Amino acid sequence: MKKGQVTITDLAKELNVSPSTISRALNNSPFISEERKKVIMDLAKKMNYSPNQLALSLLNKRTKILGVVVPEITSYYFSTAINGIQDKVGSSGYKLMISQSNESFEEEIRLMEAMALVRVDGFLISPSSNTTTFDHFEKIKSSGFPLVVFDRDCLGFEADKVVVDDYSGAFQAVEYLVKTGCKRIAHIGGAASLSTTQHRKMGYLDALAKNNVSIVDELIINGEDSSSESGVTCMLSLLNLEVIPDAVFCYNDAIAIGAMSVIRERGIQIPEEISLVGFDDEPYSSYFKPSLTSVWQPIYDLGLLSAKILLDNLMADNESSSYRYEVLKPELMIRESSKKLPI
Amino acid sequence: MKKGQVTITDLAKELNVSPSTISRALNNSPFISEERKKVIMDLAKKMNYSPNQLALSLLNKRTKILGVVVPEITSYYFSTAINGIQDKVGSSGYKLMISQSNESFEEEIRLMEAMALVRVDGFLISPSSNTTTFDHFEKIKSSGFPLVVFDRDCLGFEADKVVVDDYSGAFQAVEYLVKTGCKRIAHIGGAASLSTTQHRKMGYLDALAKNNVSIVDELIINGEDSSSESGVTCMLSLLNLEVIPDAVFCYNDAIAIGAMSVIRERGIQIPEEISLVGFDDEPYSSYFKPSLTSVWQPIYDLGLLSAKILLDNLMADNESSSYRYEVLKPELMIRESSKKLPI
DNA sequence: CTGTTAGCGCTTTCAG
DNA sequence: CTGAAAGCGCTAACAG
Repeated sequence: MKKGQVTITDLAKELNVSPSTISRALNNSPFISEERKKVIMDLAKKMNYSPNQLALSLLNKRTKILGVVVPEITSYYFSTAINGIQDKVGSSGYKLMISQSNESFEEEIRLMEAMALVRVDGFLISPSSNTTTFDHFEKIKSSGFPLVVFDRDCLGFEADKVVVDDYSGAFQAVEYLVKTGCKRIAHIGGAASLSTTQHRKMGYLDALAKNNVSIVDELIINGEDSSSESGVTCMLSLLNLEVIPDAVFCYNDAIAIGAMSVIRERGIQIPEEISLVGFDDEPYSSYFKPSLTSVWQPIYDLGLLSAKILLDNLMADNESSSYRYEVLKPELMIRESSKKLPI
Repeated sequence: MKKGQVTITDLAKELNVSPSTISRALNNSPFISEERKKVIMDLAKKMNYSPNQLALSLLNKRTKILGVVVPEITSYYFSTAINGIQDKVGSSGYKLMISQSNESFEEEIRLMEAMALVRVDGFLISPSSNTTTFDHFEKIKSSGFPLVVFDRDCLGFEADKVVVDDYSGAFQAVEYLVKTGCKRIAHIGGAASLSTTQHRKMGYLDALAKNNVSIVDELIINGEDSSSESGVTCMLSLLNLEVIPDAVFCYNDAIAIGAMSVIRERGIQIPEEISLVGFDDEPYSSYFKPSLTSVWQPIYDLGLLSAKILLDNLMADNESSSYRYEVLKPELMIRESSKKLPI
């Protein structure tokens, strides 16, 4: 920030009036003569005056900045959520301070503390996969910051939350696989601590159970993380089984893509021999060969709604008694990597 | 921001000392007795005091916030650059205010003005594809904000800049195609106004010229944008030519992926009948079938270096006379979608 | 209609 | 060593 910024007192001196008069003109208060207002406005423009938000924030105790913390920004998933957030807040004059925790619990704390110091007006948080205690959230909350948790749930922590119904998405996907005749359906999971990992696995298990397909332990693998590399590794071990699966439901598209490359290399046909289903419906997924069946998530809307709830809280500054818990519905996008339903 | 934040005066009242004493203790000034300091520090911790950065910023004329504007956040490319930026500034205590212009010139102006009001300490800008005049940059600069332009060059605007040598990347790629025996090499371009589009096309043209391959107008197509959809459309029209190309150099991977799907659908072999090369080397590109030959860009480093330059400017507050112009080198990643070099 | 005063939270002279 | 006072840029209450 440059020292030479024109201030309200500069204008005041220039015109030999008091700063308050300038202030009134600038905020077009009714208690000022039209001619004076005009003179002042003209001078302000001429001298390239712009109000110092810092001073205003100090006065109003409101920065109009929202703090956003996501695990990683370099993913289609979270960047799309941010997109939704930005589209929502943009029109209301709020700015975003965005940071990524890189899935680190300590970094998440550090970032949130830094944002609290800057006095952001509120927080939009998607917790890191290593966040299992929520003292830092509690602390932020009890300091009076409104806080909305999105995408990843925090069991045991009370707050406004917006999540996707992972369970339902997984259930749909796996039930579809069953209906298309698959009997040995494997699952490659994501990072163990994530609520999404758990919910998707639950959906998988319940879909099998409900459809009387036996649950086979060796067909369930938990990846290290949610990367394509993990997909490669896990798929390799699935293909080393005595009897290989006839379908694989993957935690996400990245894993599915890794798995697909391994399956293809072995000369195994998709979906004839193995059906493959991902999760997230990333933009490229439909361009793969075969195109990937995947569970689409309303992730843009997730961001939008989270931001809306935060803004609502900010407007209605009364402490609302209950928290909102919004669950958005995902949708199965059927493509070539899975078989067609029998007629 | 909650009203109830503990301030330095609260502490002062509590202990019946003056605010300045508290301030001195908190900043461990030498002019204060150890015992007092300890008492104050303890109370501060107990009352959960945290300094108000707003007040400090107002005083120091420094917010320790950097403004970042990118065309879109939902792309692997820019989010990786932001990644680099954040990794660089994180350790230095700077925070990032990030916004996307959505390739809109007006939005870019709006965002930068908003950030200027917040008094960010400096700007990191990658201009939108519709930004062809730079008055807003000049204005920001002349208001005293340091500014670094990255990834997309602005001809006619002087500032610190960090870009990738698109020309060289394109040249490498196309020369490689020539050397592997391709003779009818097509090019699908990106958004016309972008410096990167122009530079990549130049590289393409010069590589052809230098290697005595004739330049055929009908083989050069400018896409509407840089999406896979555009790749589909453009590739379709290339395949409608009397004589189809034996290679396609695409502006980016997204276009190449779209093109690939069309080529495959027609039953044309890649790379035997048509070689395909992209640009950006997105993470999925190596998982496509065939895996995509692409020009890798040091985009993370681009972010890192841009941030470094901005921070350098911020440290050395003297107006340095000359601007830095850094050009990073891309690298061709050869995969299955292009032929092997003859031995 | 306009100027004076006070104060947001903090640091930094300047006097003790 | 410590307190009082001034000021960062701005607004709002209070006198005119």
